[in-house]
Amino acid sequence: MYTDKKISVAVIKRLPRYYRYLGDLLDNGITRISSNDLSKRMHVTASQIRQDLNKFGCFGQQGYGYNVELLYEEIKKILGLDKSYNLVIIGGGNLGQALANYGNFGKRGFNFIAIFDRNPKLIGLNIRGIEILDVAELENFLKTNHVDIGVLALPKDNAKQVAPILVNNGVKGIWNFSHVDLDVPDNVVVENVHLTDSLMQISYAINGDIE
Amino acid sequence: MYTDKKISVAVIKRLPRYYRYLGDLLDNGITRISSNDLSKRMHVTASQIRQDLNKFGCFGQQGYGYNVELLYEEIKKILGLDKSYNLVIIGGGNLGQALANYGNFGKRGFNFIAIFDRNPKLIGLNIRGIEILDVAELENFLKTNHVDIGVLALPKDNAKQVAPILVNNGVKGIWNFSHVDLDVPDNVVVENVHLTDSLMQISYAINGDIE
DNA sequence: TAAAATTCGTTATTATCTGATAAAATTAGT
DNA sequence: ACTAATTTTATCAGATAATAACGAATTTTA
Repeated sequence: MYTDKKISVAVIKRLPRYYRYLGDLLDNGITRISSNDLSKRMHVTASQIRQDLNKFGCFGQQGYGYNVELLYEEIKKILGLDKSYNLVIIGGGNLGQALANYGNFGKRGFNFIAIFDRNPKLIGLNIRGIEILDVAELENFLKTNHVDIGVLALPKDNAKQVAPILVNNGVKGIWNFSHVDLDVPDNVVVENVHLTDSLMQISYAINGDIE
Repeated sequence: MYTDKKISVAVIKRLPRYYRYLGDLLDNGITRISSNDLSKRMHVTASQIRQDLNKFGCFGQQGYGYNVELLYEEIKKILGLDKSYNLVIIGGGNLGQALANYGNFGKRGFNFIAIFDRNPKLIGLNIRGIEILDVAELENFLKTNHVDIGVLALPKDNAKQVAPILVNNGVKGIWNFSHVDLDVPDNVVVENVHLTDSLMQISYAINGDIE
């Protein structure tokens, strides 16, 4: 039986990967899978898979394994992917436009409904049917539209200014591409994507192997 | 005294953040800092800072703390940021172009020297002085140019095809934006940036707080 | 139908990571 | 020069996470 105790971040970070592999299995018409079989595909221990999944419920069956479709749907629910979300991008530069242009987020239920920038040359530009608006209108937009997640794709100083506006107007999640740590209340989630940091990890590893 | 034992990934992941904070201190003209002071700024424990840094050497001084500039330079060296790297981007779509356009990587020594795509409409396009080349030329390019890091910004099936070409031609690091796990030899580093995964973590957290 | 093989859920063990503390070294004030 | 305050280094204890082991339930096979 599973308990309701706190789930660690490490487990949560693994869920999307399980979800992806299960999706691939579904695509290949595989209807059942054992933790052992899955562990070989994913290069993790079977024990970890069983323990991770067991945190959320007893989805498997002894002697059988896991029903792929059932497990896929369960993880989808756990991750909140059975719902859809409205996102606004702040920063209409290269990255902001690239994110808006990438169609796969929409397929998963993450819908970009607006982009904001302060650069007059960008304002009015149309990205995938979404017009870039003046960032001065952001607060008003948040008050009149339901926005779940704010995407910060702008220089760090600006990101620090914009974050409170998002937080104070009901945004519950921030996807932060700016190279700065944001200080927000506990009930707001910040997910950092510090691209420079991950590049640095590569350079560390490259050199470490050589030495 | 510090030992040469294996450094854990958890520590490495924290280094870029230390580096960033030290850079900010330098910019503000702060020349010395204690682990205690830094811990308050970074919202981590002083103990962790000291232990992390101590893995690489004794950079601090009892009664004084750490010399900001010295520590900054040390971490720079540890991360391999005192060298520069040549990168090629495979995938000239929105993301590939956005990465190439973002100037800050170059400042850190990460130089994009080529972009490849198989789409004839993109080939020949000029991004920040770098022409998009036909991906068919990739292998030849790798043989005649020194490339440290390959950036995969293309659909997952294509990424799986391209990865071996990079590996077999001396590329030591792969920055993988494709939503797939790559199978490469141990001496090649893969750093995954699975954007969808991090979005899913936000949706999980948003819902968790509500329930 | 019954025995053998699977495979999960759970408990136990091991490993790792984090936080706290004592000892040593340095600085700063008097 | 001497003392008090500071702060690192090194060590140790506690917490957390990952792996392994095992009993119970189910399926498969003969």
